[in-house]
Amino acid sequence: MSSERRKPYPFDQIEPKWQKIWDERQSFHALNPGEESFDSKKPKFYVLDMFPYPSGAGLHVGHPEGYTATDIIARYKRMRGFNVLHPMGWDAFGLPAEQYAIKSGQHPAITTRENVAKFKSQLKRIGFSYDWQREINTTDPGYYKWTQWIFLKIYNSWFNPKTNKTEPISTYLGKNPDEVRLAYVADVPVNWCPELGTVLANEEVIDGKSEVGGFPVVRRPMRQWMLRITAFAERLIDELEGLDWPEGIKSLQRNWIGRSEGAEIDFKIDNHDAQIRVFTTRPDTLYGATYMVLAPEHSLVDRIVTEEQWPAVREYRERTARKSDLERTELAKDKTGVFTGAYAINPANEEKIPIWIADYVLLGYGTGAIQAVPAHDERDLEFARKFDLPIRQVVQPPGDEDPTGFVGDGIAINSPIIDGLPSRDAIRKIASWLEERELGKRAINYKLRDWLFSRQRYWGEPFPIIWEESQPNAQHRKHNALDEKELPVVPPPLEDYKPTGTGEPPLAKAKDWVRYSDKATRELNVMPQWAGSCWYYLRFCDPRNDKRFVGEAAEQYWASGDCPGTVDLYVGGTEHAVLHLLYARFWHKVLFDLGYLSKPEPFQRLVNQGIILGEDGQKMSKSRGNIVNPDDVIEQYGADAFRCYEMFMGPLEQMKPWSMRGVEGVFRFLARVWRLIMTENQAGEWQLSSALQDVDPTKAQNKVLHATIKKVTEDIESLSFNTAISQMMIFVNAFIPRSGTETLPTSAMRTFLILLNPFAPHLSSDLWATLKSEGDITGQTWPSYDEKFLAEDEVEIVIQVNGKVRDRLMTSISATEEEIKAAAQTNPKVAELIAGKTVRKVIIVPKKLVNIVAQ
RNA sequence: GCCGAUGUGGCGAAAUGGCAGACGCAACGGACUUAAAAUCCGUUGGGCUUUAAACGGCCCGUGCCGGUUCGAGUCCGGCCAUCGGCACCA
Repeated sequence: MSSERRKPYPFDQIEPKWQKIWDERQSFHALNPGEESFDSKKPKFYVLDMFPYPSGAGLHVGHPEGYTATDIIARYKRMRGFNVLHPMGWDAFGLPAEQYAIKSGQHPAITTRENVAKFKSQLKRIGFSYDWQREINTTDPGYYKWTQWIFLKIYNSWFNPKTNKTEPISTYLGKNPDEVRLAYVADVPVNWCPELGTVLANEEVIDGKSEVGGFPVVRRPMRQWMLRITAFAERLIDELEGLDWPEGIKSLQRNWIGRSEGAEIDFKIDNHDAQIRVFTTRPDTLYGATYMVLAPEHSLVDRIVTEEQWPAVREYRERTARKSDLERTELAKDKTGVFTGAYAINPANEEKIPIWIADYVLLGYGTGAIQAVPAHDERDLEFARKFDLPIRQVVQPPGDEDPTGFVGDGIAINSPIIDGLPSRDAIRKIASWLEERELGKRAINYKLRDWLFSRQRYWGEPFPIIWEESQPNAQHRKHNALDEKELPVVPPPLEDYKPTGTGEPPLAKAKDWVRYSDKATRELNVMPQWAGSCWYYLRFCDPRNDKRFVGEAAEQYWASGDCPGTVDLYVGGTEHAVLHLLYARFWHKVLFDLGYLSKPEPFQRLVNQGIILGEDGQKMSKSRGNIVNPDDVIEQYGADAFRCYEMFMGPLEQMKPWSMRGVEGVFRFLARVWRLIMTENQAGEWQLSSALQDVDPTKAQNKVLHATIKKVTEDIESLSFNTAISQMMIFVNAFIPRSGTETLPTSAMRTFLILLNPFAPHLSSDLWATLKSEGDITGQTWPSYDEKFLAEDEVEIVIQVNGKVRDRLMTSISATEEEIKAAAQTNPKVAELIAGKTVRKVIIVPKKLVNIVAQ
């Protein structure tokens, strides 16, 4: 008949069968407060995956790594009596669908629908226990209506520094609320990517290239929507404290936000009534400031440059403006700059110091101006040496180090006000001195920039904003928010999705749509891809609510518990460390401050799964031809083997290479589980093994069983899935009958199947049913172990002499230290080794070892 | 340069300061088979040594150097390497 090898166990039949049953019974649907048979006494557990962008390529093996981990937790927690929220959805706005639309003319909504269908069927084939009734899609008007609604909340809010909180814009008493809105329009130099025809956020630019596609990015001033995330810088750092996140991710965020403490100091400009404010972390080096530098784009430059210096300054500014970010960093080694002809007065000693412009000073950081202290700053030193500017030491290093170029803490010198003080004290004293004279003040600065929130693309959420035309000057038109009743703002149909290339958004082509009324037109930009993922975890709590972005009772229930975060466990890749994870925290805090949420943070515990490499140990890529397709693996070994292998490979968070041989090993383990319970009869049909009996487990069997319950339980709790599987392998190896007369206690097998269920749900469900067990395995209670079965009568004790293992000894569990000591010393090998020596000390570790120290 | 992670057999890995290498892969040997596959059993860190053979015995071994300790893969100090992030941030 068929030449195809018979499968060691019929996963190809049982897997689709159980997937269908779970679907029909809606086995994994989580109930919300208010729903019939909702049990308010059950504690909740919210376990979430980073939802995928449904690309045309389908799932790769990296996706199911995290998804399997969370699925194991979800199934385990259900068996432990939790009401588990374990949802899945689609982050479907974004560039690839739009790029495809440009090429094919097919509407992105169609591509998205097809890709979602593919992803969904692939996920179902792996047997994940998602509550599919809660499926969401960021491109669904019923979803992005609320993304737009949240934008309106942000637009209509401001950050009150007095309360350190977001407040409705109505509480702002200043003249122009547009100056403080959390969403505002600004004409700023932005990252413009000509290839993609759009601007990008700082976070989306890597080494001067776009994160998507790797195209060059240039600086260009444009009028754009910004979100005032910088107002939250302090809270975004401080509130990381209460979160259970990997230290690496926390420090990545702290680093990105980049808090530094120092002072702002005002320098008068000679012969002008203007002054230059600088930010420095080392006000104690003020006496060492021998020149100043302004960023080339600094607004004061126009006012202070002397006539003879103008040509050089103009030429330098033009050259800098043309440089892309990439060029600016690549040329970083070589300092460039031009003298403005103007001088500033050092407030500490009234000295006249020259003012330069140079591109190593960035407009975007601090005040865009610095006091240059070449003796104690590497960059200033390099610049001073190149342009022959004076270098004055003001910090004495503690050792005999060269003071020139010393950037650490030492003792202040050549600084009358603070001479002799250690740097830290000197900083404090000079800061007070400046404050008393109103020459400066203590200040904190952040690297974090406001979030550039608009994109010149088609496939994104339109802004719920219109522009009034009453103003004659287009530059001064006024923006207004639409009323929430007008949401969702649906993008217009377009024939041509191509970016215009000029920076004008493609939505401009839809003339009818753009025209909002006789007096107003619509905002043409769309939101960036991150918008939808900033709050999707909230929508999962109540995904079909059309009155509110999330119902109050639902939000309160799924956010309950006494930690600061809403989601209990969040698993995904590190690539979102500073993008999604920072943006989502920001939005969450805005909504929290406004009273819509019960917790200040979105994600309590974060775990990053490691990257899966190809069999060759290299990153998987098309060009290397080392991509593993999950569909192929499932076809050959089944979903359970696929799941178990992904977990058995090694620790979840570690990077690790794929191995088809490894999959086979895990597959063999599952086949052994099957054959433990099933045997093949003469006709080649599977039937219940006759070894299974309703008998009590033997002492040895009970010991292995309870050790397995203990280990698997503890390992799931600590996400050590690889060692949990090892222990289940040990269980199977111990229970395989070695002779025809051995029996298998059915009760022990049932318990084992429950332990296996989160890992291999199909196989365990099927064998559970075959054993004619009561109910569905997914509804069972997680077993607990009994210490009494783990206890032994006798233990092996290791005998060491001077720390080296020399022999082993069986002792009764109740043996006293004296007995053990005596037994060890009379041991013939020990006696031989310590002959002629003095026993100095005997260390006894109960039930483990005895160490005899002899000399 | 700064921050973070990692370094253990041929490979993936395991080990509350207490027998390094559990579990799996690969390899080798064997059983079953006409044969192969599948399955099952056994061996498997390196070196030296006893012996007819076997059992056994000894030494070395967790990136490198040092320290703490009766005892270190694990703790401390200093290096090296790899990976990831940030990087003219004043």
